[in-house]
Amino acid sequence: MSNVKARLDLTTMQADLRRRGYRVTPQREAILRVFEGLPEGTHLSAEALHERLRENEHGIGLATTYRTLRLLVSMGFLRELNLSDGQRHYEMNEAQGSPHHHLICVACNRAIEFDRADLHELGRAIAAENGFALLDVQYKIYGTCAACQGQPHAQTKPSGDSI
Amino acid sequence: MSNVKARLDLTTMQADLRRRGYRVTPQREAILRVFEGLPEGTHLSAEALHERLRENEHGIGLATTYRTLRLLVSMGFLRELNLSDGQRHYEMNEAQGSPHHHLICVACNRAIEFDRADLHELGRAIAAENGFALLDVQYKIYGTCAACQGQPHAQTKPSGDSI
DNA sequence: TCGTTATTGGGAATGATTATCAGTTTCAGT
DNA sequence: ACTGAAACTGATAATCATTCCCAATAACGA
Repeated sequence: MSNVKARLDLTTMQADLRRRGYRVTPQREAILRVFEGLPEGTHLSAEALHERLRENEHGIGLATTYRTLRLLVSMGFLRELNLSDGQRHYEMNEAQGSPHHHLICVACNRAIEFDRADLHELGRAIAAENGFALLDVQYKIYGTCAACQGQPHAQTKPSGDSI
Repeated sequence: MSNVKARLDLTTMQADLRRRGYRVTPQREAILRVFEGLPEGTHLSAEALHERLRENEHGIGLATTYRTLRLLVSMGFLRELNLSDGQRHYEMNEAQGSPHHHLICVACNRAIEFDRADLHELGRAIAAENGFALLDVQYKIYGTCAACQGQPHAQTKPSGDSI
């Protein structure tokens, strides 16, 4: 319940994998290492990760890349983000802390990140109440940024007042 | 700022469309009418909507269905949900009230809905601070439900303690 | 060390969504 | 009401992310 942002380390994640009957393969390690080395707030698409793996070390198959991402998300090691461009992005899950959240412009697709520890606490509480093992909490605000509101055919606020 | 869940009515939405230079077509009206008639908490995929339109009235093209959904979301009339099955779902946006949020099991894909007006208020405030015209606020908690935690190879909590 | 069983990788397959474009319709301005 | 410019529609083709298939390989408990 500390407020520190702590990432799981590689050793812990390997142990977790084995504990659940999964195997620790060089591919899985390589992928985890890439995410460990990523600066905070950076996220990768499956394609981007695949590309990076090709450069840095072994060539890992695209199918394996997708499979592994899905596995690592289900383990709670990574979080999966849908930032309204049609592809999924992944980043380390700040398991012990509180992950950041997003304010997203639907016109230009730009995303502003912000922290709100209370949102994570709330999610933890609601998950517990419902007997869920928590994996991730995501809070997203969608709208049109100042720059995009001027465009022709751009989104401005609908006539309902208070939105 | 009332707490009432009020939907925009058809006339208002038509006026909004025209105001922004879009045209009011029978197809757009038909789609809005389908969503108006949907019970609260129900959401439709693009395919499902297309199917329903085929039955109820005119046959509307699939391309038009997709195009219109995108437009209506950008207008703030509909909200788009990604409930972690690979397709987008749509429902009326409770613009003046506070839309519901989701607790999602990543294993069985079941979603539990709940209301939290404060989450919507917070989103409104953050959007305003950043000069965004608000369209939607979504709060999602991902985890594994009680039933799915027992499965072989199922997700249990990772070794980090407090998650 | 060995055998069982999960995992990998390449390519084919899928499935949702978007692009194309000719024909049609809306609607602002007469 | 009429008309023309511009937006919209719909059928089909195309795209693109993701998953499936399956034979070959590798992890790891006994």
